[in-house]
Amino acid sequence: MEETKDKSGKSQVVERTCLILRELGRHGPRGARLLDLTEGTGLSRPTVHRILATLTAEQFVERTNGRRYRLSSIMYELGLNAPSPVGDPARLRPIVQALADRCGDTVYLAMRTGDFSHYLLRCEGAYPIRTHVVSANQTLHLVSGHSGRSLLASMPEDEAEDVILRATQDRKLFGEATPDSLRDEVERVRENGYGWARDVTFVGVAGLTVPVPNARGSAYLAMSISSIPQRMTQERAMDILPELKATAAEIAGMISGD
Amino acid sequence: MEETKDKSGKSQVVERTCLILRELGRHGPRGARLLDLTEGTGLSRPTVHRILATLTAEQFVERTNGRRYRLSSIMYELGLNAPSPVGDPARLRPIVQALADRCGDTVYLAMRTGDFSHYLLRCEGAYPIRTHVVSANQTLHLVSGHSGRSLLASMPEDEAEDVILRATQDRKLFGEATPDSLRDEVERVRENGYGWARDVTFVGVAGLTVPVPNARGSAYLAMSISSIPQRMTQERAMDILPELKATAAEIAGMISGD
DNA sequence: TCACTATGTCCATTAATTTGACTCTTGAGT
DNA sequence: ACTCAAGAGTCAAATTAATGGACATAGTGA
Repeated sequence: MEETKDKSGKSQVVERTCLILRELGRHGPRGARLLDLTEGTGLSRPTVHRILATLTAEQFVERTNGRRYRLSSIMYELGLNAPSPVGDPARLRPIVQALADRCGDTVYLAMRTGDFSHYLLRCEGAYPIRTHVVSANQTLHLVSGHSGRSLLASMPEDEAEDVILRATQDRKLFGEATPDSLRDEVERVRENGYGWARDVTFVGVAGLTVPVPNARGSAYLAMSISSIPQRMTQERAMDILPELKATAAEIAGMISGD
Repeated sequence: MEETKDKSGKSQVVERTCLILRELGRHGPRGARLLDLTEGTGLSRPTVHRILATLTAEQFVERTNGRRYRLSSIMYELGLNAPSPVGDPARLRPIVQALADRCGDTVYLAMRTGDFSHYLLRCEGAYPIRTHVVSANQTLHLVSGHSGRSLLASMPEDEAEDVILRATQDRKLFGEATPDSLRDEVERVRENGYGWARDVTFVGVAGLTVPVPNARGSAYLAMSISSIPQRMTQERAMDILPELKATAAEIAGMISGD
C-alpha cells in the first residue's frame, strides 16, 4: 500500500507556499493582489501575507508599482535550471509526423518563450506545394505566426494585450495584419478554440492552429498546419481540425503523463 | 542565541524552502542527493527531507531514477509565467550598439533556452564586410554558435556534456567542428573566460565571445562579436576583449540592478 | 471630506516543526 | 553469499514557530 501519502511527514507551510506560488503563476507578469491570492488559495489573509512577505524577502516574489505581487525573474532563472516539460522534442516527432502524413501539409509544434514562439518541430506532408515560412529551431514573434495566435489566445487577456502593445513598436511584425485585426483573430481563437487564417501572416500562406491544452495554467505549446490558401479552405480546415485537436491532446498527454 | 536578522513577520520554513529550491536549481537537471542539499543549505537531514518530501508531493520537485532530487518541469512552467530577467531587450540595445560602433563589427546578445541560444539583439558596426549567420530573434543550437560556447562553458560540466551528447544525434549542428573539438573549445572558455574561434561555426566567420556574469547560478546570457577571420586576428581579439567584457559586465549590472 | 475597501500588523492560542537517535536500504568489497 | 558502511528515511518528545481574529493603516472613489 503506497497510498499513505497524506497526513504524515508533510509540511503544511510548504504546501501553502506551493499553493501561493502556483496561484501567482496563474496571474502572470501582471501580478495578483493579496485578496486575489487569499480567494484563490482559500487561506487567511495574514497567512498569505506572511508567506508572501517571506517570499518577497527571498526575492522569489516582487511587488509591482501598485500593490500587486508577482513571481520575480529569479523564478524565471530557476525555471531555466529545470528540465523543460517537453523534454526531447524528438520524442514527439512521430506523433506530429503522423498528422503531417495524414493531412499532407506542413505541421508545426511551437513553444512560447516570452513574447516569441519557438518552433520545436516542423514535419512535412506529401502535398507538393509547401509553405516554408519558418523552419525548426527558429523563433518568430507571437504576433507574426499562426501558432502565436493560439498562444496569445491561451494567456490572460491583459497579458496578451501587453505583448501586442510591445509589438506595435515594430509594425513589420504583424505581416499583412494590423494590431486590431490581430486582436479580432485572437478573440476568435479564444471563442472557437482554434485559429484559421489566410494571407494574414504572409501572402500565400494559410494556417490552422490550436493550443496544446495544459492542465495547470495557460498553454505554452501550440500546433499549426500550414498550407496554401487555395488548399486550406474553410471546409478542409473543419475537416482536419478534429485530427489536429486530437494530436494536440495526445501531445498534452505525453507531456503530463511522463 | 544567534543573530535574529528579521524575526518579525517572516516564516522560517518558507525561507528554508527557498534555500532548498535555490540549491536544487544550482544542481540543474542532473539533480542533487539529499546529502548535497543538507551540506549546501546547512539544514538538518530530517528537515531537508521533510521539505523535499512535501515539494515532491506538490510536484515542484521530482526524483530521478537514482535517489536524486531535481526541480520538476512544473518549475519550468512557473518560470514561463515570470518576467524574463532581461525584460525588454530593447533597453539593452544602446549598450550593445555602442560596442558595435566602437569595434566596427557585428555584436550579438544571446540568451540560453534549453539546448538553444536565442539571439535577442544583433547590432551592426561600420566595417563593410559583415557576417550575418544569424539575425535577431533567431535560435541556434548551443553547439552551433559562438555564444553557445560561452553558455556551455558557464553551466555545470556534466550538464554541458548532456547537451553535447544530445546534439551528436545531428552532426550538422556542429558545423566545421566535431563533438571533441567543441569540448576542447568549451574547456578553453572555462579556463580563459572567453572564446575565440575562426572558421569553426561557419567557414568565413570568426567570433569572440564571453558569458554575461551572473551573481547567482550559471550565466544564461552571452555576448559575441562576429567578423571575418582575416580581421578577427588573435591580437585584435585580445584588443577588444576588455571592451567586450566591460559591456557584458554593464549588462549584468543593468539586469540585476533593475 | 468621508466612507469603504484592501493591506499590513499584533499577540495569545494552537499546532506544526525541530532534532537526535533509531531503522531501513543500497551497493561495494571480500 | 555475507558483511559493512554510508546514505536515506522515520519517529516522538520538546520546543518553537505558525495561525487567524481583531485592530490599525493606507489607499480610492464619491
